Order: sequence, then structure tokens, then C-alpha cells
Amino acid sequence: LDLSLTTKTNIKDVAERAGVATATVARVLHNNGYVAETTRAKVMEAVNATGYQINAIARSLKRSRSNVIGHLLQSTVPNPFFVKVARGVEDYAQKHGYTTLTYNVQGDAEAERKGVETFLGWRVDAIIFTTPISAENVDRAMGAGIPVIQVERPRSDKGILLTVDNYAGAKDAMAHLISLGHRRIAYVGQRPGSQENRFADYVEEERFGAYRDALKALGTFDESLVAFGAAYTLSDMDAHGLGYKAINDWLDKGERPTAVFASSDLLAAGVLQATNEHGLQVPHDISVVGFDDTLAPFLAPELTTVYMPAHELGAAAAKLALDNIAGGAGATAVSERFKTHLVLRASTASKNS
Amino acid sequence: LDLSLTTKTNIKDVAERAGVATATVARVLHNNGYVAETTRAKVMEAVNATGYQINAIARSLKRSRSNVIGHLLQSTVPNPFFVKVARGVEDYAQKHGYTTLTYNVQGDAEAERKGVETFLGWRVDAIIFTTPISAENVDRAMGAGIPVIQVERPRSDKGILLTVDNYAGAKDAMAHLISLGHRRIAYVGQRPGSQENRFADYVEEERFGAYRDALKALGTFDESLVAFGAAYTLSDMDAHGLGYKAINDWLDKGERPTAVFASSDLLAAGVLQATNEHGLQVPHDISVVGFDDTLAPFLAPELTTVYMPAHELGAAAAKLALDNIAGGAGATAVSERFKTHLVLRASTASKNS
DNA sequence: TTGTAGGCGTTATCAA
DNA sequence: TTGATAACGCCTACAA
Repeated sequence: LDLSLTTKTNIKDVAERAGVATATVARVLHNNGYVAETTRAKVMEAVNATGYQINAIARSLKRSRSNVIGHLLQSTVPNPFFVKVARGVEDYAQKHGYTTLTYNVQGDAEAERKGVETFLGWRVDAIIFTTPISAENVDRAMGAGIPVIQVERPRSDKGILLTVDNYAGAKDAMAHLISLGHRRIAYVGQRPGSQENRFADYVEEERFGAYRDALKALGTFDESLVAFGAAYTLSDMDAHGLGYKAINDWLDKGERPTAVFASSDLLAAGVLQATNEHGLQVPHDISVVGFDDTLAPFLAPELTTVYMPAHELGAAAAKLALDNIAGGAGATAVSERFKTHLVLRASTASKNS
Repeated sequence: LDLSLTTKTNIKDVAERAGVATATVARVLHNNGYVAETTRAKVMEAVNATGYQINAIARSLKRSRSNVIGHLLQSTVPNPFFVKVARGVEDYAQKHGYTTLTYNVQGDAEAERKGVETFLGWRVDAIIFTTPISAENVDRAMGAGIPVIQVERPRSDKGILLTVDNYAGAKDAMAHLISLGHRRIAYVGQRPGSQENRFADYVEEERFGAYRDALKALGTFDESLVAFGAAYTLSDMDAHGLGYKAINDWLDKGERPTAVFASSDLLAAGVLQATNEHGLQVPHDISVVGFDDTLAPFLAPELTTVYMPAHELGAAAAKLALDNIAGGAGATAVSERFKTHLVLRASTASKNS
């Protein structure tokens, strides 16, 4: 078993060693067509002896199909959401004989464009955006005539869209706090409408909308308890800073809420840092709910939060990609809307009256 | 500009449209050889008009070189360390015209084997392990005759090894705590020697070794303050559980340390959860130091920790990979040892006497 | 049941 | 300065 020849061995070498034609080797390899048992054995012996590894590049060229799907990630740190989606994509793709090419763009449209070009250059069979930065890049991918899936925050209405029912998630969180007796509930999150694109903005609209609707229904909506800011910037400090600063402001003014609904775990982490500094006990003095279920299990106290089906989104995106590749099983170009659920942990309790 | 033809256009189409031979198109594309200015213009016009995108698969086949490096990741969640390394690899590779194929193995040797096979099938030009699971898989990669780099925890002494001076890092952390007056310092981490492989075990040996040496030098080493456990299991709960349980035990016995040195931020997070539940103030009642600088900025209070040069490791791995690819600049197959540094944040303070 | 051969899209050599 | 052409390794009609 000479491993050092591995990458150099080709189907011709195997054929020679087995004393057959390359077509026969291919037939054995793909279990395809009639092959005599003795011939098969000879071929397998040669394959093992040479450590032959089929050349995916040559095969892709011949087949005009790469068996690769390209996955563009908006970012990988600090928010682990995208990484979880990536695992969903990889798990499903691997299980179905596909390789995933992952490209991290760190929120930069130009990097995303380069990623799309790289993918098209490698003739990937489908492209997944989690999440797209620029509609143009989505269009460019669509133009290649391959399935394109946009996950969580679409930028274009073309292709397949996987979204999440953030309204229901936020509504659940609010119902939980309200059932615990809270009325002065603060909101920390990105300002709805601050995304330049109407498709991508639904997340903020829904999360804040459910918050506002719930309190308006009770007649206790109070604008002074709303802190908008750059929730999803990529700088660690900014993301953490908004929740932190908002809480500090309220506490300094002596007008603190009895509960805070943060639109991400990252922001909730900042809230916990501020309450901790002020010597407030969570949840005794103030309850906190997050969104995403990413950092939540690692915070002190463990954070009650809204679970985002990240892995499920990734797996579904990969499935839809594969189903829609020409020749795939069922071409079901149907967009889907996923559900969240509330995860109860230790950061919420009855209002301390 | 008909985008819908993008992936179908080939160099022949471009050549026809420009009224030249394919060889001339290639010369223009690669800025290679003599081309008349007027010809170049004609070709560029045709390239733009057709939206021609070079087929990386065909080029790789012809060149017997893919311009892809394969990166095997031990895991991506919950520990963000690996993801940070991945970004370092991607950043460097992209900047030098290489694409990175990332394969996440989630701690599973069989998945790692499949990853190596996939990479070899795609004829990647180099393979990076961050970090390897099985020495056999490293050997298999080496057998292909391409550069192989092992990052942080090597499993084999072959190829290029990038390691970190964990001893110095842990020593710094201990010196910091000792300078603050702490003597009863606890340790939470994986048991040295529990890795079946001597190469990979140096991390635990060094982190714990520096802890033990520092306290022995002071004559205050106390085995009852050492909590060993499965620090690096992939289950969130287990990882967090060790730090959490250790602290609970000490507090229940009424023998609490005045400081804790946790061998990862993940474990430190568990320590903070336990102290928080017990109503202890960090750092007033007890100081905590972590390792890695991953979760540290998001915890409450922000965690003093030892910075691991994750991005730097990734970038260096990619650089060494490229340098050692046949035909690359300088073949410098030299292993390197990286330095850490202490990051002072809010979780440590003078011993409260 | 097995072999022959053309072509996937590029690159690079050799002529012209 | 440009063009024709033979590979790269594999797959797949089509023959045998």
C-alpha cells in the first residue's frame, strides 16, 4: 500500500494493473453495468493496491456537475448563529454525497461578490446565502441558472427564501414576561427600518412589533424604555455595548424596568454585564430574555431566550438546494417559514412587588 | 450582458465572438505572452459581453493543481476558537488566490477520515488540521505528498506543527493572581494525560503544570482545589458543567478558594454561573481567570483571560501551506511556537482580606 | 461482458 | 504576434 502514490494514481493505472480497460474500472467503481465477479475482484485489488482515489476534478468536468454546494456566511464571529446554520448545511450535504464550500464574508458586500464569483468559477451546483448582504450578488448567483437559497434575511424576492416567524417568537417571550407580572418591560435591539432593504428588515420589525403590540394591548407601552442601536454590527464591543449602555441609562435615571427583552443573546449579554455591575440580581431584581439561543447557556444566570432553528434552517436549505439541482429528486421551489420556541432558563422570574 | 449564460460560456465561445483562437483568449486572461493591443481589446469586449467566468475545474485538471487548501476543523460550536482559526486561514488564502475548503468533523475521527478523503479527491494543494483527531488521518494526508500543517494540538510529529506556549500563558495568569495576593487558587480543567496521544496532551500539561509550579513555589499547592474533568467535550452541558460543579463543591464544603484559574473561557463561564447562584460577587469575593479569549468579553463580569492567537495561527498555517506547495515561494517547513498574552478585564481583583 | 474513443474546458507547446 | 493541437482524468455511448 504505497500511500505516496495516492494522488498520482489514475484510472488508467488501475486498469493496467488489473489488466482491464478503464471503462471496466469505472463500471466497478460505480457499480454500473455488467461486470464479471472475477473481473470485479481484480479491479478492487488494483484499487486497494494503488490506493486509488477518484479525481473529483476530472469527474466534475466530465459530468458538468461538481457535487458541491456553495455556502456564503454573513459572519462567523461573534454571533454563533451562522456557524450553526453552516453545520446544518454541511450535515445534510455530506449525507447526500455533496461537499460544501463555505465562504465567510464578514458583512462585506465586496467579499460576498468575490465569494459568488469563486463559487461560479467552481461551478457549484447551488448557492446558499446565510444571510445575503447585497441583492445584486443574489441576482448574479441566480443568473447562473442554479438553485439559490436565501436564509433568514432575504435581500431579493427571487429564488427560495427560508425565513423565521420572529413575530411569534417575540410574542411568546413577551407573553412569558407578562404572565410573570411584568409591565415595565424594556426593549433593546436594532431599529426597524434601519436596514436599507425591505426584505431583510422583517426580522427587526417582527421582534420589535410583537414587543410593542403586546404592551400596547396592555396600555403600558412606554417609548422611554425602548433602546435602539446597532444590534448586529460585527464589532464585539458595539454589539455588547448597546444592551450595556441602555441598562446603564435607565438605572442612572432611577427608572429601571422590571424586565428587559433583548433582541439577541449578544445584547442580553451586555444587559447582564450592566446589571451585574450595578449589583442587581437577575432574575430577582430584573428579568432578562434574549433571542437566538446562542450564548444563552453560557451566561450567568443561564438565559431564558427564544430558540432560533439555526441547524434546521441550514439542513432545509441544503435539502432544497439538492432537490432543485437539475436531475435532483423533486424540484420543490417552495419558500418556507420556520418556527421558534421559547427556552425557559434561569433569567426570568415573577415581578418582585 | 446576459447573465443567464454565465456558467455555460466557455473560452471557445469567447474566442469565436472575438474572432481569435482560444490560445489568444488565454493569453489575454493570464496577461501572458505577446498580445496586440487591438486583439486584447476585442477579447476583453467578448469576455464582458458574454459574462465569461473561467472554469476553475477545467483549469485545475489541466494544471494538476487546484489552488484550494483543505482545512479540517475539530469543531465549530460551542468553542469559537476553531472558527477564529478558520478565519485566519481564509483571510490569508483568499488574499493569495487560494480557495479554502472547510470541513467540520465535530470531534469524530471517522468524519475526519472522510474529510481527508474528500480533500484528496479534490486534489487540494495542502491540508490543515485544526486540530487533528487521529494520527492515521494525518498520515493519510501526508501520504498524498502535499504540505500538511497541524495546528495547536498535533497528533503526529510529521509535517509542520504550529503550537502555542501554554505554559507561559498559564504562568502569566498565575503571576497575575498571585500578585493580587491570592494563595488559595483553584484549578478547573481537563486532566493532563487523559489524551491518548502524547503530542496533543502538551496543552493540558502546560496549563496545569504552570499552575502547579507557581503554587508549589509558594508552598501553597493544595490538591483539594484541583478539579479535573472533561473540559473539551463537545456537549455544551458537560463543558459548562465541570466549572459549575467544581465551584459548587468547594462552596458547599465551605472551603472556597479566593481565586479560580479555569483552563478555558467555557469552563470559566460555568464558574461564573455557580458563583452567581451563590450570590458571590466576582471579583470582590472571588477572582476568576479564563483561557482562550473567546467567550470572555461577553461574560459578566468581563473575564480576565489568556489570549490565544487563533487568527494568527490560522494565517500562519495558510502561509506555511502556500509556501510549501511545490512551486511556492520559499519552502520553509519549520514548525513554530506561538505566544499568548494576558488580557486584563474585570473578573480579577486583590484578595479580599 | 468488455474495450475503444470522443469530449468536458483549459493550458501550454510548437509552429507559423 | 497568433493559431492549431495535444494532453489533464474521467465518463459513457457505441462497438465488439
